[in-house]
Amino acid sequence: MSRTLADGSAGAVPATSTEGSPGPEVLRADARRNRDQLIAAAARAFVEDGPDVPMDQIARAAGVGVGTLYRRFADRESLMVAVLRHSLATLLDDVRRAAAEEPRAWDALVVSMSYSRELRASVPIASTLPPELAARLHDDPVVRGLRRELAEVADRLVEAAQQEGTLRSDVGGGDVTRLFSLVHRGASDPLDEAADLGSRRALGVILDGLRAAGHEALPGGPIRTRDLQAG
Amino acid sequence: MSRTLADGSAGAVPATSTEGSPGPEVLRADARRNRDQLIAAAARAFVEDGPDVPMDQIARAAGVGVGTLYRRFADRESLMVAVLRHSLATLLDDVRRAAAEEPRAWDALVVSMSYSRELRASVPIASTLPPELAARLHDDPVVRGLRRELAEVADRLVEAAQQEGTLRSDVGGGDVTRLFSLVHRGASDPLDEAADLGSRRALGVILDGLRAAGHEALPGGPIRTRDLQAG
Amino acid sequence: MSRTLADGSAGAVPATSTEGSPGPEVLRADARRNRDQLIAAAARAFVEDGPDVPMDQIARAAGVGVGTLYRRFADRESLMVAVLRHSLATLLDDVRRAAAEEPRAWDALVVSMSYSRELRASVPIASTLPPELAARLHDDPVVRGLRRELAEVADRLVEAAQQEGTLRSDVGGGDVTRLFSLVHRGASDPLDEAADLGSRRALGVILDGLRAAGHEALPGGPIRTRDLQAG
Amino acid sequence: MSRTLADGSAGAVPATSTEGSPGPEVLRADARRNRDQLIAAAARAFVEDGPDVPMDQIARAAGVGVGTLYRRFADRESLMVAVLRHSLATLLDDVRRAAAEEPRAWDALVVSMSYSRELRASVPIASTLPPELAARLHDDPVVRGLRRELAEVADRLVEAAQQEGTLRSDVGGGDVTRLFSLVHRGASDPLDEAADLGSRRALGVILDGLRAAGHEALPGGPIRTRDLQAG
DNA sequence: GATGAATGAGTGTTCATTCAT
DNA sequence: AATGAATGAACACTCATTCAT
Repeated sequence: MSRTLADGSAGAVPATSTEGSPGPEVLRADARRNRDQLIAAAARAFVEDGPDVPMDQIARAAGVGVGTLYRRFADRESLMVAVLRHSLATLLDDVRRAAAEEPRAWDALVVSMSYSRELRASVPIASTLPPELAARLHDDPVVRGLRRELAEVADRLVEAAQQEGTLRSDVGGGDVTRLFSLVHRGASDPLDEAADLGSRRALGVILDGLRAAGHEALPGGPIRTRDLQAG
Repeated sequence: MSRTLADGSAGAVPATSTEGSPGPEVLRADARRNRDQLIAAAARAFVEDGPDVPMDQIARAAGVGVGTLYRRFADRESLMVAVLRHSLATLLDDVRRAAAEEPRAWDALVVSMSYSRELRASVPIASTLPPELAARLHDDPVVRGLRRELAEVADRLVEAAQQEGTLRSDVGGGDVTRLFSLVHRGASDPLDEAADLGSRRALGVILDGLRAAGHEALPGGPIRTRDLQAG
Repeated sequence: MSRTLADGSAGAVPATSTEGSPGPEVLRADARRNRDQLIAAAARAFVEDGPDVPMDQIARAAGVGVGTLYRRFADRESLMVAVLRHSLATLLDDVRRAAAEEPRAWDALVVSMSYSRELRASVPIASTLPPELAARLHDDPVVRGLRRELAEVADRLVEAAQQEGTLRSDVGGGDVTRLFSLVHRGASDPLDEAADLGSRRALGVILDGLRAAGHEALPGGPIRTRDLQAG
Repeated sequence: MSRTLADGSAGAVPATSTEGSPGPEVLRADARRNRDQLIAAAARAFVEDGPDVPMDQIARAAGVGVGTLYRRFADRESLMVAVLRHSLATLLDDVRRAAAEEPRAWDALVVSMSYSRELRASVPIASTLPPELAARLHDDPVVRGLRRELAEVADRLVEAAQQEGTLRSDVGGGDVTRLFSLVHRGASDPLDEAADLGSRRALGVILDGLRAAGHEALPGGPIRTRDLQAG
């Protein structure tokens, strides 16, 4: 992950603003550390144990007491928002970096989708939530802002890729973003070789569907049904 | 949904076997009705309110008391298993029907993926669950059996489609199944016109990625980023 | 047990009066059988599983449905009363028989205490009950009547034994009855050799404490502490 | 009761070990107080309202919320074990004290049996329980240890009393312990004058049965049957 | 500030009792 | 009359959140 929890390089999202607290804009070093550990622990916990992990467990995983957790985040939902903000900010950074570094827009799109595999730890949160809660998280102003920025970058990349003739011309940034998020949700444990190959092949098919022309070779060979653990 | 809750047309899964009870194979008419309503209500509730919907709420939605729910299903997990079994059995029926009715294997695949949109009400359950629980559901013998059957049908369709030259030859049933389930998870409310169009376009891209050759036109026009509500 | 569940030889307690129902004084044969089986099953269940055994379980053990149980006994408490009445009536019969058959009053007392070992299956109910409930059972008119009768027999036996010079003269029927019930409560599974020997030895000590003079040999030898399973 | 809830004078049973928690051996003062009050309240409640008293009621009686009860004791059974441990430890202390203070072993036995009347509040728990549960409590390692220690002291007292010629020679520690526990179970409310006299007289008879020779006068006069409330 | 103990509302689950079949 | 399905009140237990230390 190319963005540390502490930095706020996606300028629009100064970390302290995520609290909405009017307090000092800069946390003491140890407080900052606590906060970061909490977000990281929460991200892991939400994915591994579902959105209902006991708050105590998150706190313990972060090496602090519940009290400290609650000092930082008013309640579970606030914590979720913080995790989501952080995930999106990281994703935005990664996509921007790809856009800046890759000479061809198509490659930037591919790299973004691939990078994003590393985000699976936190992005999926949104898709395992009861709709009402999901909507509330989605409505958080910072989250809205990040999505907008992400969308703009995506639109730019899509246009550029279409102009360079690598991306089919009948799709928009919205289409790409949607497929993008599908890939995220389906991402599997990268340590599980077989599952990961499956993910990469699925991504390959989708990219082929997006290309201006022709298919490319998929990694590995056809996956027989019996190779599947889960569907 | 082409399968009624009461019928067991996916022969291998007589409905009463789902209880594992050695009792009379036939429930009293009213008991049967209650059972079906409970499964239907649970499917809806799990999707709309998440896997933790109060059992009371499910019971009320089914028009019975909690006690009745618990008489039928030992606990929340048993209820989830029943819902999952029912979803998979319905899906299996639909795919088989498509295979039987469509002259071309490719069309059967497409129809299956499209039909399946209607299953979004229950299939997604599995993907919103804490991994440990998901694994437990997955291990249910009937669920295992249904997955195996589903896989066999998929393999057959894939081979047939490849022989008729419509499906790219470097994918297997496992690849198709995976994409299949991605599409499911991403499915959105079919009543939400915009979201539904998005889903169909995403499916279109994926199908294009799977075709032996060339792309086809996607429904509607490119989706601009600002057309998106959710990603 | 010398009294069948069906007979009412302790004349004062016509079986049908135990219901207090004004209905026909004689139950149909099968109804009678059901009733007896229920009382027997309940007695066993209360002892083996405590006073809170599910009513369903009692009914099943008696080979009938819960509905039938409730047709016979208005509620759990009524069933308990019925069991208690039956136990006391049986006990009364046994004591009377002993009084009639044994030439010496002392022997009648001893025999009564010993016979009573067989009652352990039902008498202990009263001692495992929350005081308030125990008091309610105790207040049942039939139970009161049986206790009174039992007391009278005990008083008679005590006086007779004192006159024949076998029982110490400074105790009354009440004292004997109390020790009597202590012995009951302590009674252990007669199939457990060791435990049963312990019970008989304890009874022996108590009898020695009651004798007009001297001790008698206890069965078996001294029980070392390590021979004990339970205290 | 001569043992405070907080002290651990029966050295082998440091109070904090009863939790089996590896945490700090010393509870915060208020936590300790809560714990003691909970055990005391539970002991009372189990006796007065049976083994099924609502946990809420116990908590309220102890002046804490249910949550606190459950923080201290994992479940009802753990609480029962704690009460049992405490009762046995207190009893052991009392017996040891009697052994140390009374010059004659016989008197130590008598005093132990009498002291123990005050334990009626908790010892009876074991005898009002469904066998399976009783067995589980009995198997608790600390409970086992306490019983063993108690047995050793009893054996020593019995031998000593036999050597001083006060206790009949054909009984062992096991016999005495059994009678002991009978007396416990039969103990009645010491505030109920009549019932208490009955208890003391019953104890007198049993002691007479245990004496090496002769009877002694019982307290009060013969109890007529009509003096009895309960048997 | 940090901690973790206390609280009590919220839910799963059981079971006594009723009642349609 | 017998059965067992349905009901819902009652209780165990968990955990978010608060607050004394």
